[in-house]
Amino acid sequence: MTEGGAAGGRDSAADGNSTVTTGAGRRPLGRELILTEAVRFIDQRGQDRLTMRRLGAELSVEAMALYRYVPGREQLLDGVVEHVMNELYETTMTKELATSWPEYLERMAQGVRAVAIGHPRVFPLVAVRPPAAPWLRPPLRSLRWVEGFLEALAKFGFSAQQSVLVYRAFATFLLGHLLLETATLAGEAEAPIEDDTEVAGTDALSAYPRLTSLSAQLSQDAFEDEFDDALHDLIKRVAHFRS
Amino acid sequence: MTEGGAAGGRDSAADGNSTVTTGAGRRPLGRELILTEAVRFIDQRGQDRLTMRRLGAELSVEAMALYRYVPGREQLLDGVVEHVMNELYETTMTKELATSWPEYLERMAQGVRAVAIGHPRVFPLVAVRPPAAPWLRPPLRSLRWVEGFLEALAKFGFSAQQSVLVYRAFATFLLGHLLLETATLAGEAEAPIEDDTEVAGTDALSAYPRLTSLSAQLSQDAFEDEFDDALHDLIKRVAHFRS
DNA sequence: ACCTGAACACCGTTCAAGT
DNA sequence: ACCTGAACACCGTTCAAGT
Repeated sequence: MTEGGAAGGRDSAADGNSTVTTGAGRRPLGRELILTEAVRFIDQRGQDRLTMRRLGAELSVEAMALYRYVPGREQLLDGVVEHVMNELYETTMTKELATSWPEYLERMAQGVRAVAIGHPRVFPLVAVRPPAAPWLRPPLRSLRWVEGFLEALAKFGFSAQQSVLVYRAFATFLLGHLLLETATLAGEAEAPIEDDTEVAGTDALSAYPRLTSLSAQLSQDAFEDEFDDALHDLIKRVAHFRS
Repeated sequence: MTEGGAAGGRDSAADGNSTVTTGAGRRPLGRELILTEAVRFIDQRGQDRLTMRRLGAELSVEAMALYRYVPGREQLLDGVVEHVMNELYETTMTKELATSWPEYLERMAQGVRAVAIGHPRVFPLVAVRPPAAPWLRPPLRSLRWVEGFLEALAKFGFSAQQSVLVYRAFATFLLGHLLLETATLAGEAEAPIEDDTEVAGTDALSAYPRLTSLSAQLSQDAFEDEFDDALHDLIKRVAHFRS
């Protein structure tokens, strides 16, 4: 239960949420602070351990205090998703503009991947929480972001229909690749391998000769290469859409 | 709280766990029965509403009775995943054998899709629960099944390395497509649209002109066509692996 | 052998009350 | 204005006790 210790940190009050520590070592509560802490909590300990009571404790506050800023646990999780995906908006969209659509698509795909890898235990939430509208496709689930995406494609000469196809294809692509990659990353974080659970080490595989002989190749991950290869194939497919 | 009513069912006492219905109209508890009921429960009411106590009630038993057959809630959910994916094994693998690898891959992909669509609210569990081994990739997460998959590909002349690539590419493909499709299906099941939640109807879109003008095309789903198209492209890509 | 009652430690959430 | 205490209805899980 270590807390902060000597506070006294001095941060430039440039943007909104930089409201220095109070004397008691507790920053002024607020939606932003709560979401930031929730993301950190999930990054470290996983979603299922995130509890209103524990999150409150992390902020030196009773759980009930959180309800002034967040309607409930479900909306908290939605907020976490939104909060994390905002990194993408700041990163990808703020940079200097891409000069071709393949470059644009490449960059945004890599941007989403960077966010996912940065928060492997949050990404399943991004993937699985019901989006604000039924036609939004995780992980590309922010209205603002999708609007920007369609705008960019239009600028590069895509028709409306084509843009929708590209949006869908990219969402599907990113979801599949990144959910698998982040699952592996999140798994590595713990796995202090237990005893009688079915961990399926090389021992339990005896009944499956091919798995046994391939376990080496199956184990070595190549997510980055797979992602890059599949991404380039997808971009080729998109080029095909345009004809 | 309706129960069974007049029981009197007569079942052949062929295998081990068939200890005939008690007079009270309650089938003999057991892992199989519990899992079947759990799947049905999730299909109807969703995973978050599944509770040991409620599942017990559904089986006319106190929650504690379940612990004799299932170690706990987590393992129950793993059991549900396994149980559902077994449908695939029975369906796809039991049929007459495919005569070419493209046919085989096509069939198995369609088989997985059929299972996913049959249990849209279970599929997220299939996608997201940590698999038995870290190199298993949901939704293709059964050791037995993957062994069969590799065996089939070997039969069609794929090398070990190639087979691993195909396994990974298919898992990624299926995960992305089917998670998005089942999310939509599961969403349709409820959505008795609420009032002040962010449902993002055509109204809330006013700030996003492109989304507004495309809402029609975005809303009409084309999951089947997308799936089939992408599947065939994937099969082409696989053909490329073989060179 | 199989199920239940009672109990424990924990949840999310509400609301009157404190400061 | 902002937080807390106490309370409510619910969890998962354990274990001694019933039949």
